[in-house]
Amino acid sequence: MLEIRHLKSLKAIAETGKLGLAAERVFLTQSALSHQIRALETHYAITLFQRSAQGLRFTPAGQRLLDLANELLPLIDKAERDLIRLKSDQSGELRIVLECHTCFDWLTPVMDAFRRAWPEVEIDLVAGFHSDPWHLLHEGKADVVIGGLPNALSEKNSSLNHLPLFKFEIMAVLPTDHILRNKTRLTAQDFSDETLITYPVPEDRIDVIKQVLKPAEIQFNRRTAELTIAIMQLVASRRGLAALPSWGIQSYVQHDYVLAKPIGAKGLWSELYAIGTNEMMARPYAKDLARIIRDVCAEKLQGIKLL
Amino acid sequence: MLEIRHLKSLKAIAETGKLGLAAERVFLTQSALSHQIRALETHYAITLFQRSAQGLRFTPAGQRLLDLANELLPLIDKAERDLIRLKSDQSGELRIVLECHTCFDWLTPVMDAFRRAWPEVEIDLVAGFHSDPWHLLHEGKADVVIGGLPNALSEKNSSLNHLPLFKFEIMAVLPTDHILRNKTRLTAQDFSDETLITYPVPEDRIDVIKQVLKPAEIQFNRRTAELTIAIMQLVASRRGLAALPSWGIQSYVQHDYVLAKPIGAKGLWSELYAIGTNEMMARPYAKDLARIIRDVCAEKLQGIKLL
DNA sequence: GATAAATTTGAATTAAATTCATACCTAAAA
DNA sequence: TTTTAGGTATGAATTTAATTCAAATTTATC
Repeated sequence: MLEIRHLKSLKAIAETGKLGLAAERVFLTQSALSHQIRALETHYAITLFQRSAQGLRFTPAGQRLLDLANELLPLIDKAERDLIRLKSDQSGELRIVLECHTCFDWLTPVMDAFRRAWPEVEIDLVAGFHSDPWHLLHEGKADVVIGGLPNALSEKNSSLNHLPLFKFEIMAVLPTDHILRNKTRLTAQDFSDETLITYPVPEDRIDVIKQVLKPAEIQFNRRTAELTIAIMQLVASRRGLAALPSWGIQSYVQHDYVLAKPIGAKGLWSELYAIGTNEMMARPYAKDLARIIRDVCAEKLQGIKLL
Repeated sequence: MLEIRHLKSLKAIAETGKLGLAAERVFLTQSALSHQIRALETHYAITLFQRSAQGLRFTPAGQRLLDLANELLPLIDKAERDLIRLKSDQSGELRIVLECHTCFDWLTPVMDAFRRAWPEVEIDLVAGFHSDPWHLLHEGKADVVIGGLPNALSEKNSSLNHLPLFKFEIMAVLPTDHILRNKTRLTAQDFSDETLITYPVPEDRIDVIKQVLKPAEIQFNRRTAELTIAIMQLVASRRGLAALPSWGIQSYVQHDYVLAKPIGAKGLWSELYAIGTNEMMARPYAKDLARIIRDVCAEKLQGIKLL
């Protein structure tokens, strides 16, 4: 009766807190998940969740099954990787380039998990800043870029392949006493004559400029800082605004150090992919890197949507 | 894709060595199991078994999934027991009487497993020999009898309930140099004027006498011994024949200490149940005792059939 | 009281697992 | 050899189970 699919659903519910979001994550409708967990509850004749308009809360029984899921699912992953390994000896190297600065936040746990899963693969970060990271793939200086899709990839002649990771919202960050502190969301105009604090990368690599400010022809100043914490300090001390991934600023917002607001009517969303040559992306361990990123980020980062 | 049901199937295949027998154990047809494992092999694109006319042999990949099964299934059992426990505090006692002498062989691991699963239940063996063990249930001196069904249980007015365990074959045991050593199977007549060596229990509790020798009105002598090893020694030194469960004598047969032959055309089969009052058998831990016996015996005893 | 954001429900649908009936394979016995 | 027994494989039909669809409900909030 209990199946692994149920355990995966439980994990997704735990990570999202909501049936609807969890359903997306396991590629089902919200209704299907509702039926699924109801069937479990009926089978064991015990309540697994407290339902409310805010989502689901695990009861002790639900928690017990969730514990089981957290115990079993990693073992299953490990076994499945071993099966791949049994098919042929898998070894190689994997040099990663990050397009986006903030991604360092979660890359460490990802690399730890990867090393555990593929001890025979040498995984490394390509150091330094690169204006065109995708180019490194063709030059043979890197194996995987983690970032958005390069324009070249849309062309058919490209020899690059990509695996979807997740999308996330880029939020405007402002000081707690900013004039606009009571607005629900910011528009392009709200940035007029403000100072935008960014990482030190070219304008065409900063989504809020490329997709919001440039199209609306907004005048603004710019100032850079290397580290997220430095950007936060500048914003908090009213030197300007920033636009950063929601998960990168979460802890600062929670402690009321700064405010975060969606940008534009639908919010500003950015997509992340693992990109590499066709040859590289066909390898099991490259596919698995994408999988590990999705898994780790789904667990650690709030508010992302898996692609 | 991989589901717990697959792991249960793998375990059954490992225990039986044959698809057909494994299928019975998981309540499927042989065809269903064949489809099931074929689907797994297709999914992982790897061979899990070497097929032959003797059954299935695990490949390294199959073995890896079997290892996973052996790792996961006990954890699942534990979680499911915890769910039962969460529904209401479960405690009590469970005094077991064995109808059959040989059952001591597997009762120790069963009781160990039970104590691990239900630490708050006091499980005990009722000592001594009892001519009518089922009577102890009504007297409140025992909670569960492990043995055959008493005649009284077929009557409707009985307040006893029973849970099926397994059936097993009772084999004739003879010295390696016995005249009949080349027969494939023994008949009632073959026991004529032989000495039958048994445990010291009444004739009507010995299946081979009750079901084979008495109906055929065979004349035979009888001699008793307390321990299986003693019976084996007597048989090996040509003092007589015995009739014992196939699993009880397996190691002696393997070492060519004695010979074992089926009795009668279809063999002599005996069924084992866990019997207790309705009230007792409704308790989760009593049901679970039956389950644990089935599990442990399915794993440890060759040639049994779960009921 | 309307609205929004959740979950639930039951019937209809779709997909998946299982069975049935038979074919196939292989080792051992006649 | 040929046959038989004991095993597995296969494909179509069937059954069962999971999933979706389209409301209905619930509950907090403005």
